Amino acid sequence: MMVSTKGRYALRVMIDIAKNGERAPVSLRDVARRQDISTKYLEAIVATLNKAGYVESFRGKTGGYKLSRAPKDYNIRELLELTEGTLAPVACIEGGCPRSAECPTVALWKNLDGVIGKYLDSISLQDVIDGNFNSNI
Amino acid sequence: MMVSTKGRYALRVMIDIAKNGERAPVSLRDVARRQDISTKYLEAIVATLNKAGYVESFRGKTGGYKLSRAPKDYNIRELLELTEGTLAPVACIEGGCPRSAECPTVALWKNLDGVIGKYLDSISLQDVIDGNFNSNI
DNA sequence: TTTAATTCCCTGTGGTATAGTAGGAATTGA
DNA sequence: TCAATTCCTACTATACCACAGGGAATTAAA
Repeated sequence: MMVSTKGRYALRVMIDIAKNGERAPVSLRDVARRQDISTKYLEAIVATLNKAGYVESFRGKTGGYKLSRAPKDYNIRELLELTEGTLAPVACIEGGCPRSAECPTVALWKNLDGVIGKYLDSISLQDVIDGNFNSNI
Repeated sequence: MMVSTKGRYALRVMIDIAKNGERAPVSLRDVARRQDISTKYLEAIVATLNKAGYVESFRGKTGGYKLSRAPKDYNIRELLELTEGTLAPVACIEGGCPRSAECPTVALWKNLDGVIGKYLDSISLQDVIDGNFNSNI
């Protein structure tokens, strides 16, 4: 599997905050309840989003998180790459395989990686919320 | 990672057999030596290819494997799906997630799955050997 | 000033998949 | 007969995933 719960939950959290955090910050407790995800696990995921500046945190009572940009200004590729580490479909195009010079499959994997990256790059958080996808499939 | 060694090695084995198995069947010992992959691990991978009829096996001395079709008649998607089980980028579009009706991300994952499938479907084993990819990226 | 709700931080943990290994039985050309 | 092969059933070590636990620090509200 290419995208684990980390990336999928991160996306759902971002959507949840986008929808519910217009005024007051959104607490993880509420996100967890709405999204049916463990609060503790969410903490770890949002910590990553916070460190990268994707969300803004507010501590103390009535604290929580807000988006730091408008939903249209996040693209899905960068969001997933942040939480997943990489979106490369195979290990051999990032580890630097010693056979890559002679291996005829490397070009295939790199092209596939390009296809995936280009698609996800073209979609914003707002698009996911609206259900508007580039259907140039 | 979406494609593990199982799928990557399967592809390399098919290419190796295509290149070296025009006349006599190709033994795993030779494939292993050329591709620098453990013979034992190859056995398990080729067993899958054999059961699916992708290769034809010849037992006994001077035995080995041959392709059962022409390289242009294999497409990469079916080959990878056979060895990997699935190419779905996320678990939630195949397990039948109970939230899928209300979850705005499901459509995204399904579209991504479509993009990946369509790309790999368009490439044959012969294309990989020749390095000819649909560069409509 | 106390209380309660929150973020923040470090650590542990069970399960599952990956990437193989090991050992041998059956087959077959030389 | 022999040697090289496919074929079959296990076994294993490692890593990653998906959390859970325990608390400290912060801050609005009572």
